[in-house]
Amino acid sequence: MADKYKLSEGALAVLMRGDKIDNPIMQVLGSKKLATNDPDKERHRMMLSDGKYLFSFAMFTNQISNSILLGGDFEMFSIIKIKRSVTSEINKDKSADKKILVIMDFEFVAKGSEVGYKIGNPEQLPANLSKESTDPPKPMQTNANSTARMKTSVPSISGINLNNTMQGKATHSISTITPYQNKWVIKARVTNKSNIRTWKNAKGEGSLFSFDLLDESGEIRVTAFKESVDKYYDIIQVDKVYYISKCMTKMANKQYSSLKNDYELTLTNDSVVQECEEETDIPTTKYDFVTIDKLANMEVGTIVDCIGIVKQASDVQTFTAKSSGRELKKRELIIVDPSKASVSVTLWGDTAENYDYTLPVVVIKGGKIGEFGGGKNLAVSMNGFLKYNPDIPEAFSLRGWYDNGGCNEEASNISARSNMGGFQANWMSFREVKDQDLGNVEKGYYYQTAGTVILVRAENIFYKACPQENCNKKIVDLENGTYRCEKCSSEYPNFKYRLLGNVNVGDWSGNQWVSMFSSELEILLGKTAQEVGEIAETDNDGLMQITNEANFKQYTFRCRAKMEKYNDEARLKTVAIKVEPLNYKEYNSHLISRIQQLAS
DNA sequence: CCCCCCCC
Repeated sequence: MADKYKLSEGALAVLMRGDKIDNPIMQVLGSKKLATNDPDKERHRMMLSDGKYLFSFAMFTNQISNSILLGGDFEMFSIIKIKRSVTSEINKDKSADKKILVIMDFEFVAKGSEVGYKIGNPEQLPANLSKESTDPPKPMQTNANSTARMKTSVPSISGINLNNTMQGKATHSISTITPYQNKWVIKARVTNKSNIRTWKNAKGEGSLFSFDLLDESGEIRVTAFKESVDKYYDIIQVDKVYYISKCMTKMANKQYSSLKNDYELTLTNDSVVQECEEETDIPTTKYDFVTIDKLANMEVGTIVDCIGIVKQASDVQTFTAKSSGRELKKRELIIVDPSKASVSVTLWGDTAENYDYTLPVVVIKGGKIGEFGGGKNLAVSMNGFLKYNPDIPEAFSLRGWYDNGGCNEEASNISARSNMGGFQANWMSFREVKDQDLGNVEKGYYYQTAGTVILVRAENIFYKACPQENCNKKIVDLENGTYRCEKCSSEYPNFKYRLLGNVNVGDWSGNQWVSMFSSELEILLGKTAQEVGEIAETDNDGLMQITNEANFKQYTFRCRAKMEKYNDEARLKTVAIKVEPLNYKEYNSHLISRIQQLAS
């Protein structure tokens, strides 16, 4: 019975010395709720046992505390496997060298009620954590990866003179940075650097810039405010590697950053930044390139990396955004790649202004897929960046392809506006098309809307048409058993029924009379034109029944709207060129992006 | 402590 649960004897000593140990197993021997006024910040201090030692200052991070409280799982004698933890010094009172253990990730090995007793006879963990006095009798497994390098650096960090001896020193991985432990030095490459921005709001004003750091373990954003901007803006350069320490750590707002890290750093007066001038193994930006042809079938809003040759570049255009009144600057590139597809890339702001024509290979990191008029495009926005002729194999091979004939290959432009029938068109509403006078263009305006059939006008819903397959001209009944088609200049013994009618369709914005032909009315009525025609000729009640049954069903209506003159009066004529079942997934993603636009 | 990420 006593052997059923095996604790990692001596592991507490290893952890509290600042060293790493893989997934130690501990028993919880007590907990105490910490005083707080804020129920959201409720935390518990716990006593842990590794079977050999006891330690009374262990805590869970807020998120874990909350989930335990909500789940009601937490019990005395529980056995847990600690998957991720850090030690932290409580420095408020400099004389008290008190350390706590913050548990960031764990899993239950056994619940307290199943265990029901204290395992072993653990003693208080001694204050002196020298290796000899505390090491477990059996060798403990340590991490073999980069975190193992932290072993020597943790206890010695405070003694390092960052100004001249950082070279070659062991450093921490970005992935180990948390708000609970501030004594780290990271060595990381700058992959992206913003311009200096200024702000002014109710709380004050100031300037800031930010940059992104990368090492083999992960990435993190660093922001500098005000004085730090002057101090660091010129020092920080993209692609260079720096030793950085003593920053403030805070939660990252995922809304504004796509970096894979829960935290962000802020440079303070105490921060130390030193360029690493030696050769390093710190990785350079990783790209996950998507070929241009693939972009055509990817969802709007997806963030991708792309590499291509610039075939065309527009001048910078300046205009005022209708929605915000903000002055915007943009430039459009068209890039191609060996997938024989080209895409329009929109550069905004400074990226647009600073674009360099002379360099043909561009890499887009973190481009956002957009859509216009049925074609896809890429936008390089705040979180992404553009790079010219980067020193990566993909760039050389692309250049090779282009110079060896690729420049002459025809590429299909996935940004081409294709909002004709059968292709994806812009989502619009009847009301917006009217209010924005979108039909006032020569070719008509193509759009789609999710609509509900309100009324199918039954009068004159059919006509007798030329029986020729590709001729739908109304025939003239010669009343002698033959029918004449003026268009074909022929007479036939037969005819075919065709449908042509007006349907009142409602969408969220209002309703609209929409003209439809056979192919669309057949879908709405669930009958062929021939069936409808035959019923309509003999059985008016039957026709009414068919048209009534079409009501209140929902479809995607692809429409063409065009202003036309009727007796000197301008009227918006709307024709449905395609009716199909509403694709809820696609429509929802449109609605979500629309809500996001409204919310921002 | 910012947080605009857009246009036809």
